Amino acid sequence: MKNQEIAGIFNEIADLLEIKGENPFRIRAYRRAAQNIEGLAKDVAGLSKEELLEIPGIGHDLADKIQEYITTGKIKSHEDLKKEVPEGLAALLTVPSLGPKTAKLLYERLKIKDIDELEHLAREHKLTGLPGIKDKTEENILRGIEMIKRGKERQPLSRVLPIASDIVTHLKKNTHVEKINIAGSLRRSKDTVKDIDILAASTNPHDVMKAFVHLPHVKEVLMQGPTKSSIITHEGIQVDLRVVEDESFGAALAYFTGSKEHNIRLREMAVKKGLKINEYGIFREKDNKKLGGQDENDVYKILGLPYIPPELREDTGEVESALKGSLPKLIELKDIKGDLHVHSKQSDGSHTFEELIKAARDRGYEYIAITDHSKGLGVARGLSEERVMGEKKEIEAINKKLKGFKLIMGIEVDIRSDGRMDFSDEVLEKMDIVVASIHSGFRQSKEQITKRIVSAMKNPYVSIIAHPTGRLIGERDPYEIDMDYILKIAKETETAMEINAYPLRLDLNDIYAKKAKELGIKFVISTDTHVISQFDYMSYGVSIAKRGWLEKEDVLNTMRYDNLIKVLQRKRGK
DNA sequence: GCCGTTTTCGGCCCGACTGTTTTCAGTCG
Repeated sequence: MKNQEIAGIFNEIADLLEIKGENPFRIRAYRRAAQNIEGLAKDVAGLSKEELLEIPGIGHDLADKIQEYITTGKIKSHEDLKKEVPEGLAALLTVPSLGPKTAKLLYERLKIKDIDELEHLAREHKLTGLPGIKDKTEENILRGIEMIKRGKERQPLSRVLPIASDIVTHLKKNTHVEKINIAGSLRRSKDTVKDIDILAASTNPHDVMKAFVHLPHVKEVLMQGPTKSSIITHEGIQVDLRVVEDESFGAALAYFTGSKEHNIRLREMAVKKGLKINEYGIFREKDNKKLGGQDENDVYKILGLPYIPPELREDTGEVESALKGSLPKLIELKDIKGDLHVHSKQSDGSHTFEELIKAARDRGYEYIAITDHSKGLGVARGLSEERVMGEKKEIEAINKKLKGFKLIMGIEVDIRSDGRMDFSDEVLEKMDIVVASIHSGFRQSKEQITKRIVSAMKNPYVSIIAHPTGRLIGERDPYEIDMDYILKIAKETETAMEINAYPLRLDLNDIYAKKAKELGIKFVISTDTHVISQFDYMSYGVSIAKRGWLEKEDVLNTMRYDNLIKVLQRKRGK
């Protein structure tokens, strides 16, 4: 599947054009095309030109470029651009506060080609004196470089959300704050976020700003205006606060939640209908009459659209879906009836079955699956065949005493580095649920790892592939796999894909979840709980599922126990 | 570079804040 490669090239072209100071709309066209190709479930390599033209944001020119890449492995205009713009220059754009205009200036006047040179010259105060650059600009550039070096550009959702909630709690105590809400990518539940956006309604923005920049969380004030301020917390996370009047709160919430691309689509639609949308409301163009804006839904209603949930607002088809009236009815946390990936004290978990059962029942669950590690995972006290059978007997005995709750006997079987399962089929057959996953050989080739997962999916007893990319956000990159091929086999073999709700995992990610759903693949959302409090990670998994457009029907652990077991084991009959 | 319920050419979302200017360009979201 070439989609990712082509999307990457289009994004690179956009970067290069940006540095050249090209028409910004042309740049936007490349970025939009890249995003749409990346999210496409079908392989562009198999599409005719006519079919390519049906993809939003793809016209004749880009369709030709896609076909050029498929036949020749290159795009000539891209190769030419790369020769024109030195390698590394595009990296300058990653420095906050440094945009294409400045990057171009720095290259033309000082021959700066990468971030190292930039930092060196900024420290020597060699930038000062260029048109429009004085010591403040120099300071901002150095600060931007620092931020990149600390690697804090994107933080896991789970690390940022508690900080955001705490700031909101603090600001709520301010008597001038009438309403307050988290916005931005945090409200859209992206798996990682760059900063925290908060929106407040107040008739006295000045005092709210003052309170904000004096919060105990504040390490540094980046900017402070009458209605918008930015600070850096002690954790190194940027927080932007915007204040509007109550009558504009809904429009501002829509604007501040984004995504940028989604907002552009809405505003384009508005223009065509003779309307104008900004953060103050939705207006009639001819006489500037305000039609709405206090409630977020005003914006959608006046455009003739149903309300679009924040998790979908990425301009990846949600507007088209809304127009057709075919938006998904997204899964909710309350739809989850149990957790299918839980570790007990028997392997590397911390709790007994009884403790886990109580915690699960407290959360309203009807079942959980005990999926301890298999013998190959020595570090995690993986279970031998004998110990697994012992566990099974124990669980059977417990189930006899339980009413209205089921403990499901399962195993998280390790997929060995040669692709074999860590247990024989004779053992796996005795399990009610088999979750297979990779814990070793992360550095094998893409072909090898893909093959391992495929062989697990072809095993009739494997119901679920757990944390399918092995990533740990900010700590470990995903291993190389051909996910498009894996999804194809998952469909063929009726193997479910796990969305692992552990906050640093969150894989399958949203983009592949959406693709998998389009292919008709089923999912489970599981927490991989080792300690009871981790059951609460379920909400993160559900957020990712929402971003993947998943509905209750797509997720197996929304089913009642009896049906669930049948579906999990239907591979076995084949 | 895309796109069309007024358009196949001429538009393309909209505003806040900063730093450097002396009215605005650049950057960001």
